[in-house]
Amino acid sequence: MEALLHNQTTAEQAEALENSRANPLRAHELHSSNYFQLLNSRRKLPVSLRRQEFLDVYHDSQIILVSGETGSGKTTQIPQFILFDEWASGKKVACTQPRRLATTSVATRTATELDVPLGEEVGYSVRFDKMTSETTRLKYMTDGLLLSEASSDRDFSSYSCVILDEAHERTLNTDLLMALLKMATSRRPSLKVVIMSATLNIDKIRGYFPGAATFEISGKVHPVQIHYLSQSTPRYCYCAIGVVKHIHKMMPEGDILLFLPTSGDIEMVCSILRHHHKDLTVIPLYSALSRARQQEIFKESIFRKCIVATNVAETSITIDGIVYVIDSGLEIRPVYNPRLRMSTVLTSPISKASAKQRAGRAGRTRPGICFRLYTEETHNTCFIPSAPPGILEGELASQILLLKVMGFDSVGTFDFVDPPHPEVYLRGLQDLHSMGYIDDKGTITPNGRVAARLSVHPKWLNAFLEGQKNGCLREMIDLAAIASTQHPIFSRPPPARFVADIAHQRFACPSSDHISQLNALHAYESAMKTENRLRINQWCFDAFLDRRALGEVVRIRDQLVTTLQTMLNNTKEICAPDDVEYDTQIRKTLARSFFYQCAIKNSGGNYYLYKTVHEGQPAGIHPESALCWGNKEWIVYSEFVSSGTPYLQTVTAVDPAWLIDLDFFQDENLPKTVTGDFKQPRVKTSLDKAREKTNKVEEDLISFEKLDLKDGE
DNA sequence: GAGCACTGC
Repeated sequence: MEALLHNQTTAEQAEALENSRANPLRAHELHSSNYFQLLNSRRKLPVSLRRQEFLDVYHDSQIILVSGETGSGKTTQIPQFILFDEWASGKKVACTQPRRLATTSVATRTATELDVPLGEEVGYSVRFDKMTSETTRLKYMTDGLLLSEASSDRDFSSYSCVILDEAHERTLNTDLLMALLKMATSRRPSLKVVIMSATLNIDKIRGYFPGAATFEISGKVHPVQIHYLSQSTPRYCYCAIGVVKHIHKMMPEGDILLFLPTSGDIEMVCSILRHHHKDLTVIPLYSALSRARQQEIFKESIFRKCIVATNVAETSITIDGIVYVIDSGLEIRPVYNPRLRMSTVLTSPISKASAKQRAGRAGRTRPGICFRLYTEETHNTCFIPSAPPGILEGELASQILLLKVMGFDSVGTFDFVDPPHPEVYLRGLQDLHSMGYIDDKGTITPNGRVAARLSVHPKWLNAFLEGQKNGCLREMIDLAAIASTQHPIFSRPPPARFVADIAHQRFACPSSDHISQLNALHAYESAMKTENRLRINQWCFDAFLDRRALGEVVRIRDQLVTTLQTMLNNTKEICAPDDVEYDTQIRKTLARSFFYQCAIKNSGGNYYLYKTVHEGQPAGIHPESALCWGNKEWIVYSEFVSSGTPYLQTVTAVDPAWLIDLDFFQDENLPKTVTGDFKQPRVKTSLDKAREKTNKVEEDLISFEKLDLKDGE
C-alpha cells in the first residue's frame, strides 16, 4: 500500500495489490484461499468492471453521486475502492447505513472480502455494539451514529471520505448529514463525500449538490413480470388470499411473499390460509414479533412457503427464494401533527418506488412474478413517485437542538435538501423554549446543552431535574428508557391478548401507567438477579413481558446513567418503592415536568372522556391503560396518538395543586370550568369501509377466477 | 364507529 499515492491511484495498481499473495492491508500475512475465490466473483460485479472510470470521477470531484440498483455491488465494492485510494491520507473512510442490521452485516461481508478480522482494518459501529480499533480504516456505521459524532466534530475531521449509502430513503438522519457534509466540504477541501442512492430519486439530491459528479452503475437483477387487477377492490385481504390460493394450486414451485399494511391483517390472513391450505407453510412477519419468530422465515420447509409481511420485508429483511410477490399497495404511515402535537397513523397507498422495491423482491434469485392488488391506473395516477422524506414527517425538537449545540443558530434558513415545514420548525422552537433549552433570543441555554447530549428526547432532562428535587431521579431515568424503546415492554400477542391483560394486572398501579411500567421493569430486574438465563425467558413469557424490549430498556438506562453520572452523584434518593410517598413523588414529578402534556376530564362530552389542556383537543384514554375508565379528573400523558380515534397513551393521574404555581398555568391556559360538547361527527373513508369488511371473517372467499387479473407491463 | 409500522441515538 506504500506505493499508492493519495487520490492518484489507478485500478491497475489496486488490482495488482489485490492479486498479490500477501494481504496489502496486513503486510505480514498471506491471503487465504477463500480470499481468491471471493475475489474472482467480486471482479465480475458490474461496478468492478468500471473501477478505473469510478476512480477518474472520484479524483476529479469532491462530491460524487453514485446511483445504481441492487445487485450492482456498490455497497461493498465502492468503499473498498475508496479505501485503497485514501489509504495514504492516514484518515478513516466512513460508510453509513440507515439500519443497524445492514451496517453489521455489510461490514462483516467487506472484512471477509478484504481478508481481515472484523474490527481491525474494517469495522462497524452501531449503538450498543462496536467492532472497531485503532487500526480501523474503513468504518461502517449507522447514519444516526455518525450524526452524533458530528455533534462534537462538525468538520468530520477524522475522516478523509464519508459515504452515505441508501440516500434515496431520505431518512431524517441522512438528510441532516447531507446538509452538514455540504457545509463541511466547503470548509475542508480535502474531505470527499460520496452519496449512494437508487436511481429513482436522485434528481432532488443532484439539484442539492450542483457541482457534484455523477456515476451510474447498472444492476444485475432478474426480470419480474407485473400483473395488475382490472378492477380495484377494497377487500384486499380476501383478494390476497385468492391470489395465494391460485399460485399455490396452479403455478410452479417458488415461495410467496405477501405485503399487507398491518399486523392485524397479517394475523387474520395467516389464520385463514393455514385453515384452508394444510400443505402450505404460512409465516407472519412484522417487527413486533420476537426475533425467534422472525427467524422462522429462514427455516427449511417441505412445503411451499408463504410469508405474510409488513414493510419490514421491503427494506429491512431480505428473503431469498421468493418467486411470487403479492402487493396490497397499502402501508401504515406515521405523520406528526405539529398543531395538535399529535402523531397520527393512517393506512395509505404506497409510493411507486415502494411498489417497484416490493416487486423486486420476487427477482432476487430468478425471474419472478408480482401480483399487484390494484389497477394499473391506480398505480399511475394515485401513487406518489416516492415516499416523502423523513424530515417532513416528524417532530424536530431534538434535531433543532442538535444543530444549535453544533453552533448553527439560524436553523430556519438552514440549507436542507427539503426544508421542514415552517410550522413544524416553529413548533420545535416553541417547545424548546418552553422547556428552557433555548432563551428568548433562540440561543441555547446550559440546560439545552445537557439535553442535546442525551440519547433520549430532550424533554426528559426536565423530568430528571424535577426528579432530582423529589428524590426519584432513578425512576425518571427508567421511565425515559422505557419510553425510548421501539416496542412496548408489555407484550400482547394477538391470540392471547386478553390473557396478557390479566397477567399484566400484577404490575398494575390504579393511578399511573408509568408506575405500572416501573413495577414491571423492577420485577424483571429482580428476576434477573435470582433466575438463570433460561428461566428468565420463561419468567418473561409467563408475565407477558417482552424480553427484547426490557433488555433494550436496561441498555438505554445504563447509557443514560453514564451520561448523567455527575447528576446522580449529587442526588440523594429519598424514595423507595415501599415508601408511602413513593407513588406520590413520582406522579408529582411527572406532573411538573410534563405539564404541557396534561388533560382534564371532559365533562361536556360523552364521546371523548378527556381533552388536552394545551391544545383543547378531545381524546380518549387508550384501552390498555388502567385509567381508561375515566375516573380521574387530571392526568398527564406521554403520547397523543391518533389512528382515527385520538388516544392518550401511558397516563398518570395528577393533583392539579401540583401544577398551580407553574408559569404555564397562570394565564388563560387553566380552564376554570370545562364546558362544551366535543362530540365530533367523523366521516367514514373508503379505506375504513374496506377494513371493516375484511375484518369480518367470511367463509365465501373470493375465488381467483373472479378477480380477472390482466397482464401488465 | 376502529387495541394499525418502522427506523435511529
